[in-house]
Amino acid sequence: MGETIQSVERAAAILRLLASGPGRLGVAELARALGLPKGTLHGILRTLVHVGFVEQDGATGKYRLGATLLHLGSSYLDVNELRTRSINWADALAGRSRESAWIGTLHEGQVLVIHHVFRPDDSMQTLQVGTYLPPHASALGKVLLAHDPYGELPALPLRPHTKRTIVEPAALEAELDLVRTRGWAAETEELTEGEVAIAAPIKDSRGIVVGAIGIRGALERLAPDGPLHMEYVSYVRDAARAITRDLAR
Amino acid sequence: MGETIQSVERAAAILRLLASGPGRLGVAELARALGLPKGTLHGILRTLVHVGFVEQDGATGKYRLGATLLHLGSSYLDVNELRTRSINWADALAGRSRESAWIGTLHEGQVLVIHHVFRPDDSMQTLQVGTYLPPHASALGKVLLAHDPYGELPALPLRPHTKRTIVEPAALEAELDLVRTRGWAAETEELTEGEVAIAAPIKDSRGIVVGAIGIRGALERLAPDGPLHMEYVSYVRDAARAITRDLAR
DNA sequence: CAGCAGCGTTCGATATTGCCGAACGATCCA
DNA sequence: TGGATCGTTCGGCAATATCGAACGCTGCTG
Repeated sequence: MGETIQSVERAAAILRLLASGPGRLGVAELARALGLPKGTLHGILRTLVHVGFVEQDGATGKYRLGATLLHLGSSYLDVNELRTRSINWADALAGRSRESAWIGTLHEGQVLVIHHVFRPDDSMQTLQVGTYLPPHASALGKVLLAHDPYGELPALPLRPHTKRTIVEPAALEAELDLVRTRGWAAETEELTEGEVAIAAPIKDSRGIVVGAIGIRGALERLAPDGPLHMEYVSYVRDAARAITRDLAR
Repeated sequence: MGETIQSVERAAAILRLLASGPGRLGVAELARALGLPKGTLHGILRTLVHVGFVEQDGATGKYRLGATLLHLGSSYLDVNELRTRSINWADALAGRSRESAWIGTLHEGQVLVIHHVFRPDDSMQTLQVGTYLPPHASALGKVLLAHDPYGELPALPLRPHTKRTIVEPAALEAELDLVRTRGWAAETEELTEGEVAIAAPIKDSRGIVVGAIGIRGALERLAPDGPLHMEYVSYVRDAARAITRDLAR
């Protein structure tokens, strides 16, 4: 990797900082966080405001993310080939399983949700597109980790979300082995109490895993008598295979 | 407005260009579009790739938007106060009217959709958050234009979407007068054949219109016998008033 | 199969560009 | 009312990003 432009990199760091914490941040706070002079930051912020990436609160003078970013983010969804090619299959998967369907990709060591179909006949759910899921505590994440050529696993912080979250590196490694051999992943109450998820890998034309598709729903529906009902696994694997076939063309 | 940083502004221009057209763009295309040397653009692009705002196609070497932007865009939704405060009311509006509910803001002369609740019991709809609606051909847009202090109206291109779209500036001005006096806007088949929309203004604590909320649905449901059924107008106006009251606190 | 035109990328000289730190007024809190 | 902190301004300095030409490479085309 060659040289990069200082001011652009700093602008990106500001945007990431504004995105990480909720609410607004002031020039002084940003200056302390990045270790830069206030004046320098002010100049970058002025430019970011000018292009609409950042907005300034009229009263307090503090800064927050701008509306242009929302539009850029949704434009990314149109450009993302994996998503555009798999939307119809995700709809079908949600319809057949009567559960919410999800598509994710590995991005910066986390699972980025790039598509989300609500569970049929159940609105009042919040859309999760653009949010991150923990890779070690989600079915999508297990699939992606299991086939990740770069092996981001060792650097992962295995934060517990419920008492069933896998926090032992060895245990996770064994789980990923299982995912690799049988071709799909499950997650039972490892992220949220009472919720279960299933996922399978999506491959591109070269056979490399570029994403994962799965469903998520209540324990009592997907595994009412203990073990997962295998029909749901079939739905997910069928959808994954269909998309993989689609991408090969 | 004071001086702005050249490279950051150029980086933003690149992102906007990548977002406007679908698919990928090459260094040479961008250089021609922006009137800059190839070498300069390459440096900025290298930086944008490094921060994840842009991705490069391995085979062709062309550039497209990156996944980080999706996350930044969804972070904007969390930060946006208007949206977080009105989500519950939009859900209620969709439930009561049994139609899809929408919230929008004026941004760069267009209507930016910042929230969208699907019509109950009807999945298989594509989410429109982050997309733009034409202000002169949408109920949300009419509300926002009618109360826009900056008067972006004269600069608007009144592009026709159906044969009923308002394209005469004078006619639009009269329509906006109507919106102002009666406090809500309607749009009947001016954007899409067979679809009708209603919207009302959301005001902040100072009484300034900061957004609009409305519903959109099939003509045969919202106006089966010609004129709009006024119960739908009541639903929308109630929701708008409730959010306005909420923002005042 | 050769030629060419276009692509993305590299590189070093140039001076333009953006960085810095101190100083300013406004605001908030004690 | 005092002090501390905020966002903002400004000018000098040099680090910094820009520029244009040159380099391989790919993929057309004659």
